[in-house]
Amino acid sequence: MSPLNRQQQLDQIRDERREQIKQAALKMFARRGYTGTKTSMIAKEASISEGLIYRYFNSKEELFITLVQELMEEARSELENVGYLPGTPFEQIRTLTKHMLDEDNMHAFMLMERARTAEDVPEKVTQIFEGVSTNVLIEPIIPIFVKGQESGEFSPGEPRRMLSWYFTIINSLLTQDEIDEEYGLPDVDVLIRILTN
Amino acid sequence: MSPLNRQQQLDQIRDERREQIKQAALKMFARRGYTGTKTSMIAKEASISEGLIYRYFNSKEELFITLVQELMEEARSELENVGYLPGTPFEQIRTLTKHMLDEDNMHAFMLMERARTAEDVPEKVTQIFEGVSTNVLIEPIIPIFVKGQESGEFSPGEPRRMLSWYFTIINSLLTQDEIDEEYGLPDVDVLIRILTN
Amino acid sequence: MSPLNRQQQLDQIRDERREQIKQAALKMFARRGYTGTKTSMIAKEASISEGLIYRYFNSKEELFITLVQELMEEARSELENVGYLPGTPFEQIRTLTKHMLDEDNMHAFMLMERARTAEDVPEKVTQIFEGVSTNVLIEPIIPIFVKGQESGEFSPGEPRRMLSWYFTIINSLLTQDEIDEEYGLPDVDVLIRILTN
Amino acid sequence: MSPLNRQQQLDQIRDERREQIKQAALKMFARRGYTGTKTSMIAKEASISEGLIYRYFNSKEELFITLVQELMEEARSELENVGYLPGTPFEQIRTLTKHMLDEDNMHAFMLMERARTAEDVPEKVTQIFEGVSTNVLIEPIIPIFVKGQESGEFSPGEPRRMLSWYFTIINSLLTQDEIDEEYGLPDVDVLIRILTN
DNA sequence: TATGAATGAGTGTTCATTCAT
DNA sequence: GATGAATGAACACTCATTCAT
Repeated sequence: MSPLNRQQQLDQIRDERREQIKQAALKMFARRGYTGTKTSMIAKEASISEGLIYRYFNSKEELFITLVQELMEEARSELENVGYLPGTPFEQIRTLTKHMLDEDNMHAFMLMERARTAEDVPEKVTQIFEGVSTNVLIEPIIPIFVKGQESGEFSPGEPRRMLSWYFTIINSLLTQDEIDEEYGLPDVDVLIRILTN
Repeated sequence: MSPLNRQQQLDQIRDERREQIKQAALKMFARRGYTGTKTSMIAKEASISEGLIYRYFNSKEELFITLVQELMEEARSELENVGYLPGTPFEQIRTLTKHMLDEDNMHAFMLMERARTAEDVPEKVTQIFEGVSTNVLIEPIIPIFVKGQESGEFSPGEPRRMLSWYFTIINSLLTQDEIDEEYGLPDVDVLIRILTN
Repeated sequence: MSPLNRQQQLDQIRDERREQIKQAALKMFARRGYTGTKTSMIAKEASISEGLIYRYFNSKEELFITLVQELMEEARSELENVGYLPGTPFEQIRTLTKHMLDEDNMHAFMLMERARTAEDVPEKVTQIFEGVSTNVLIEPIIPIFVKGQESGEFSPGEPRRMLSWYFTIINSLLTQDEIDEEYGLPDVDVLIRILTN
Repeated sequence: MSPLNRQQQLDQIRDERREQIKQAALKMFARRGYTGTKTSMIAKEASISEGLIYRYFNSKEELFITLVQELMEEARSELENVGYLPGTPFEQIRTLTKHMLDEDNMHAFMLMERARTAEDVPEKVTQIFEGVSTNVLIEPIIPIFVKGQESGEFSPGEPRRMLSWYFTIINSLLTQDEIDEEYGLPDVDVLIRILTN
């Protein structure tokens, strides 16, 4: 194996480890919040030693901030792509909603939700959310919603306000975890009534 | 002052102090969660010394559990009284919703919501919520909802499921704090659309 | 009642209270040691409020030191009077031994013993015992013992050493409390064998 | 180094560290009692950080209880082996006595003595001593003593009572530390007079 | 004088972070 | 790069002492 390949291999290990830690941290932070998550839990969840985290992240705080930033970026990108989804405006927003409530994405949205509403997070995280409020994220959805209002799919009402409220609800549902064992989370079709009258 | 009055006076001080600590703790736990709240913060919020907390509660854990239990009891009692509110079923549930989202009751519902969904709380709190699920609390509202369906105020659908989802949404909104400064929490009339189609 | 009597009455109350506190403290310190005794325990034992102790003693430390000093003085005085007890030297030392092991004096000797051997006591108490070693206290007993050796009641051996050892044993027995419920503390006649061969 | 060796090495470090903490704790508890010993003192004595104690013991209380239990077990075992010591019954008991008063074993016996007589120890320690009273420990010594009585080495008297008193005295001497600098602890031959008349 | 609520320095314990291997 | 033992600052809690009544 050439030295170059050797280096590539090491880089790959590093990338995988880093991802592994972030996944474990995501799960724990989502469930237990920032203060409630011990670095030892993250290590255990990632099946690595406690010390190793610090070869990939400078601190628990940095790990948390990194997660939040990357998740925000992902979320922003997804919202920007809603317009390219197939179907009518109603179907596009319905798909987005489904996606947000999907079990696979849950932890990500849960973490962001907790990071946004709890006050025991690093100052910098608070700043991130102050800078990028829901309103900014909503921006690319507004024209879609307006088109839906024009076609009669959505009820009338100030678009930005209606969407802000709608996503506030969707977001807040994400912290629910799996509590109500009988009925689970509300059905997408029930939720979207908020926009359809 | 007679000995009796002296004792009464002391009892009153104790009651007031206890209430003062509970209010401060409620506020902090609601905002920052169980682990994220330091006892020193509670003391500062209550404007007392750190040690004094322990003349009224045996531990941070006991204080938290006490709060959750008492708030649960209050919530249960309020839900049981909805049937005696004035107006039609629709108006009764609208009033209840308004009440839950009211700023004065917010902290209480926020705390319960966080206590229910976060996993960094004392074991006993988890047990309380396992014992008294949302479904039990919903019980007294079901007949009201059914009456509303019969009169056409509410849309058809399995009552218990519809209400479970509805209150899941209301509850989850409570952790929002006052984040979206532009529009605040969704309007009651938008929320109740979930039940009215 | 004249002002003078009034004052005398108050003085008497003060004296009684002080004595009451010292008795309670003696009991607790003897049983639980200096660090192991909380001022609240002393107050409870004396059936007074926690604050009152501080109107009679400046601190827990001062209370402890006062006790030790007074008990030392008493002990010294008793040892000096052994020569005036009735009977032969053997009988005099036997009476002294009995007295030291007597239930009524136990707490006093226990406290002194613990104060002397434990290292968690105030510096000043250590100094008191360094200044007044057992050897000094033993002084007035030596001529009595020598007389007993001459009359054949006691076995030969360096008097000061024999007595030092003897009282070391008696003292150390005092910390025993009432542990061995079956046989209690050793009989005086068994103990005195140490001196009689 | 093979993985197996690596693990063995770690195990050895853990064992050594644990022993080191127990030795330091033994020394401090023996001298200053349970309440009088601060965990910081144990750490300092063991030349480790305060936090490290808690990787080896769950609490100060557990550390104390562990010590007492292990020392009790050792003591029991030693007493059971007295019959196998060389020499006559007198010589066997003389050897045991010497052993108990030996400087190296002193701390162990001192700690047990204080643990048994002071009332500021954890409930569980009190229970241990209630369960295993001195009388039980004495059991294996009784036949030895009886043999000595028969051969005339020991004076007559109810064996169990004589031994109970004898060991009460030996035990109580152990709390003496090294106070009487001039003569030290009583000579074994003086002590054993208690049994020989 | 007497009470007990209140304080805060100090103690036991936890946990993010470092470091020897 | 990986481990887990070790550290120490921070936190929960205790208790001697003070103070308003």
